[in-house]
Amino acid sequence: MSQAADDRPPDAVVRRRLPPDERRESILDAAARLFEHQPYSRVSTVAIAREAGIARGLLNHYFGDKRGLYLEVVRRSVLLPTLEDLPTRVPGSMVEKVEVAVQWFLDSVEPRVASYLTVLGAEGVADDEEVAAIIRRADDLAAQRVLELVGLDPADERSLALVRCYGGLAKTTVHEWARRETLTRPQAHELLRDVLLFLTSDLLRAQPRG
Amino acid sequence: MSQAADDRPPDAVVRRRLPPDERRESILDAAARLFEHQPYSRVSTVAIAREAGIARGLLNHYFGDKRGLYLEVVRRSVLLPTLEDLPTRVPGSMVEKVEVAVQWFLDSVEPRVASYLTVLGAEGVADDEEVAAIIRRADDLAAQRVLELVGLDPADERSLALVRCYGGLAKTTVHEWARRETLTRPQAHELLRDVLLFLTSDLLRAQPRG
DNA sequence: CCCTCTGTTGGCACCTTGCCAACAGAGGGC
DNA sequence: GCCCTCTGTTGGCAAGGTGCCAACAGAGGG
Repeated sequence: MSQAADDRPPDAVVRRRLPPDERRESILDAAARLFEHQPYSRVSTVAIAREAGIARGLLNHYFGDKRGLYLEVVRRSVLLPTLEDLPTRVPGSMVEKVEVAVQWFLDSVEPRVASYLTVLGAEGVADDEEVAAIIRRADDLAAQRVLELVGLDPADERSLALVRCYGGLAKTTVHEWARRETLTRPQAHELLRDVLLFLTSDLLRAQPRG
Repeated sequence: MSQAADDRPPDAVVRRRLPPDERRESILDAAARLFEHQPYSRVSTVAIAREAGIARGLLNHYFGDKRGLYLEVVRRSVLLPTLEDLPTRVPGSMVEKVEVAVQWFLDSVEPRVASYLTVLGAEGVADDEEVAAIIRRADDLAAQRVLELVGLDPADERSLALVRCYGGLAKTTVHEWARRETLTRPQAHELLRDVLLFLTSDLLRAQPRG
């Protein structure tokens, strides 16, 4: 055999022992990479294991079963691009606050359009209660943050509901802008700004002060 | 044997020969019923066959494979509640036209919230290109109809994109109203009406007349 | 240097799926 | 009315995917 390297076989990654957190992450990365391009049922655990460079059994060790891994990927994708550095309070008029919120949203989404869009864009008939719960929680959190930012009561149920509706608009708008490219960023920005402004001014009427 | 009926065994449905269209429909019904409550991978073809009262092999005969059947269910769910009897032209002011559109939308959705919501409810991370295409087509069609109704050019790309964004708002709003019940129908109505009005008036500025 | 801990592997058993040959209801020809 | 063909329908086989578990082996302490 014309083995070039003796301690590094051509493809076979030698068994390496990793700290659990690290291994876990690398598996999640690999899985996310595959789930991004194919529906759940088309992605086999064999493929994920190969992508991650490990034995298939290790998936079960870390995530229980395929679905557990999947849910974890969803959870990470939905929560990662989230609201960490959204300023909770901004001085200035409502117009300025809204401007900041929209600006922040588009900025934070832009670098990770790929993973963000796959989560919110793909839909099916399946009423997957667990996945729905994950997304619902993320949406709730986002709505709450927006209300805080614009200085309205983040506990008011009606306001939260309306802002979640707005979230639907925001998601679709990002889709049109970044995926379908039927809108420019300025156009998307304008739409989101105007509608949010309209919404908050409406809420202000019913909920005098924050 | 204490067989009560001789020509009607207790549970076993005797083999009945149905015209293809009819059989096809009955299978689709059964499948839709199951996909409504469980994610794709949890629904086995065995279960679908049982629900439809047929042999499993017949599924493949009619739909090729499980995924084919699934896509058909999605297609039907998305397109059925669609726009058949939306009046294409309504006399009166823009306010009245918009009012008609929203009214029609909520009315047509209300009886079939179950199947409608399951389709639009976010499913997961899977970037299922085929499913996405089905939904995209339905959204395009809806957007076009809305533009026609309010008397704007249904071929204008920018208008279409903006109205599709509005569609995202509409879907989420229906979700909040009918599923989560965080909004009353009047509240949902008001939101959709106001935003659509705002949007169309904005479009009118850029696109003088229809 | 050995021993233990635990990350990691490989294979077995079960389930699901697609396929195909055989079966049988329904209508036409004689 | 009987048989024959057409085709809707069935049941089982083989391949592939998934969960599980016992065995293996790197890493650090005694």
